[in-house]
Amino acid sequence: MPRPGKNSYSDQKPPYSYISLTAMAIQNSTDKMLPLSDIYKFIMDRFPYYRENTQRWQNSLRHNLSFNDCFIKIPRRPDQPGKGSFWALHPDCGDMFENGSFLRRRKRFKVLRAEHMACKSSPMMHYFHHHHHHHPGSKLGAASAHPEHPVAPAGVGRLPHFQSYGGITCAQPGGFKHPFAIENIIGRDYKGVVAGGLPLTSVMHHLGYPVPPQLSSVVSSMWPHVGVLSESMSGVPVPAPSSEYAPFSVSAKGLYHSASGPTLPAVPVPIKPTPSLGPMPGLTGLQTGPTQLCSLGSVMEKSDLLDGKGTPLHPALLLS
DNA sequence: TCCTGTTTAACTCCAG
DNA sequence: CTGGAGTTAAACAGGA
Repeated sequence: MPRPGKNSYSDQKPPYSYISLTAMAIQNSTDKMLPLSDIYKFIMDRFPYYRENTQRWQNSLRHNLSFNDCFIKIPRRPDQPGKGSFWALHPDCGDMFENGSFLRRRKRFKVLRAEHMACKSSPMMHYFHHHHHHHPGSKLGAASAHPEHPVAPAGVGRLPHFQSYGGITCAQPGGFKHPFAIENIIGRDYKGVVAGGLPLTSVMHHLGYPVPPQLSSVVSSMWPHVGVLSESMSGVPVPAPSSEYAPFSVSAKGLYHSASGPTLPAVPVPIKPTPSLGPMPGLTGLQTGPTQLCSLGSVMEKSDLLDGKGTPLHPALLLS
């Protein structure tokens, strides 16, 4: 409906929820984490719609960051000046938009505490063990905020209780990775992106490890509006894919990963995608396209996966 | 004082 | 229709 004309709907509300916008921003960053102000910047750079009423949507965005367990706060190291903490995606939140909609997730990602185990191996844990600044009130430490779950042992302070899902599973603590774990779907070469569901790049970089630049580009291909380069950081406003919001017209460029042939287009499906038919006609065997899109591998709802019943298959796997 | 975060609460909207 | 996800408003605390 929108006229391909000019600035037709460039100022229309993008088909993304604040959660997806935020995730997009974070994923696009080289270290997979951003301070609040940069998340704002990212969004404003690409979506004209959000250049107005900033007070309103930014408040909503902050609300989302605090309220949703899929976002975790990472304190700045003393050598990293600036305001506020960094925000990253919870290592286990996996693909929150597996259903293909960037507007509405199937289920909210919630962290259960069960902190112990499972987390030790994670670099993140290293980080926290070594740079643990106690921030009262922080999400991860104050799980008490969420009624559904009993209060955390509090011993961990603000630490992320990685792995713990609704008490159902302690999530791949050791070696087990459920069939839909990202790594299993994607292939090891991407473990950097979501290794074991871990946004390694963020922690790695944060900890001083070198972070392969290509990792970020891989991720960026998941989002139609995410440029491969983090311009928002460099101050150079991105000529945003000018308008056209993905669902309708997606410039094929960027949606495919040159690496190993065509893969699933990262097209945000407006409403309810039919698993049986791929978002992109003609694209079927994505088996190879280990790449990005699948990356949307879902790990999010353990309940969904374990709950036997529906036995939801990752949409990507259904493409046929 | 402004920014960052956290919470609560009341909406709207959509999938089941 | 209902429950849950997402949005918006708003109070409030702490820090730079």
